[in-house]
Amino acid sequence: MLTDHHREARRTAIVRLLRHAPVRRQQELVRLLKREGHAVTQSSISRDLRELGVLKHSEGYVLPDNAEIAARTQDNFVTVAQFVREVRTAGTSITVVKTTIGSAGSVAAAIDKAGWQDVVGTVSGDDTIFIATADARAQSRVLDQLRESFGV
Amino acid sequence: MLTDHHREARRTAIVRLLRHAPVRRQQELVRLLKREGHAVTQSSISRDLRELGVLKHSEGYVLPDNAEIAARTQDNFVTVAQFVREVRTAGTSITVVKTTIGSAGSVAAAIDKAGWQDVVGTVSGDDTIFIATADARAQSRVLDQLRESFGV
DNA sequence: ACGGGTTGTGCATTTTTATGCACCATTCGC
DNA sequence: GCGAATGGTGCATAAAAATGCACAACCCGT
Repeated sequence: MLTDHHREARRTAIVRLLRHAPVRRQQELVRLLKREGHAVTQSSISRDLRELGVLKHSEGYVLPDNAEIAARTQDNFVTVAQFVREVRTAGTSITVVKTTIGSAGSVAAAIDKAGWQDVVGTVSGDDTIFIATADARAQSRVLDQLRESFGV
Repeated sequence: MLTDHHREARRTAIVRLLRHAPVRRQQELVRLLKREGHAVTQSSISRDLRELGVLKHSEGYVLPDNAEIAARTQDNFVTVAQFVREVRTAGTSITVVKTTIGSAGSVAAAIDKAGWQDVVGTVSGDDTIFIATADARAQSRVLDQLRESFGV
C-alpha cells in the first residue's frame, strides 16, 4: 500500500492532465500517468475520478470547478498550479517563480501555506515571486518541491 | 423508424427528467421514459445523451447549460419549460399559464415562435400569460400542446 | 411509381467503467 | 512487541455505456 502522499500527488497530476488535453478513456489516463512515474491501474483511476468529482462528457473527462477540486484534494497547489509559467533559480539563494498576470499572490499564499522548512521567505509582485533560501542546497530541495507541486 | 418529432419529444422529456431528479443509469432513464409513453432502448438513449451533450457524474447525469441544450435540440420549449408552474383554462376561450416571476415573457415568446394555428393571440405580464383561442375546441387542442411541450 | 439516399432505431456485441474481494502497509492502542 | 483497525491498491469480474450492423420508414428526384 502506498502512502497518502502518492495518492495526492497522483490526483494532482490527474487534474493537471485533464486541464491540458482531452482524455476520453480511463486507460488513456493510466498510460499518461505511467509516463510521469505513477504506476496505477484503471480501478484506482476510477476511484480517483469519482472522489475528485470529475464528469464524463462524450468528448472527454471534465473537471468540476476549482472550489470543488480544492475541497476534494489535500493539495494546496492543485488549483493554483495552472497559473505557474516558469520556475528558475537566480544565484544560490533566490528562486523565481513566474505566473500569469495577477496570480502571483495566490501562488505565493499556497507556497506559504505549505510551510516548507527550507523557505526563508517569499515576496510577490503581480506575476513574479521571489523565494529566499539559506543556501544552494536548500534552494535545490525547494526547486524539487516546486517542480513536483506545479508539474513544471 | 420513427419521425423526427418523436425523437425531439423524447429528448425534451429527457432534459426535463434530468432536471427533476438524479438519474444514475441509462436503463433507469429508459424506464422513466417508458412510463411517459416513449418506447426506446438503451442504445438510443446513449445516442440522445451524447447528442445533447449531457455529462456523466458519479451521482447522476448532468445537463449542460441551457444555451448548449437549446443549440442541440430543435425544441423551442426545452429551456423555458422549467419556468412553467401551472396551466389552466378560464372559460372557453382563455388559457392561463402561470410561470416563475419574471419568466412569462420568455415562455410567451416560445409559444409565439411555435406558431400554433389555434392560438389567436397571447398577452403576458410578469408571471402570467393569457392565451386566446377562438372556441373551446381550439382551446382543448392548445391545452394538449402546452401539456406536451411543458410536461405539466 | 420506383429507386436511391438519408436517418432513426434495436439487437447483439464490444468497450469502458465500477466494484467486491483479498492483500498489504501503516498506524494506534494495549 | 503485537494485534487490531484502517485505508489504498490491484485483480477479476459485474455492470454500464458505446457502437457496428442490419433493417425500416421517409423523402426526393427522375
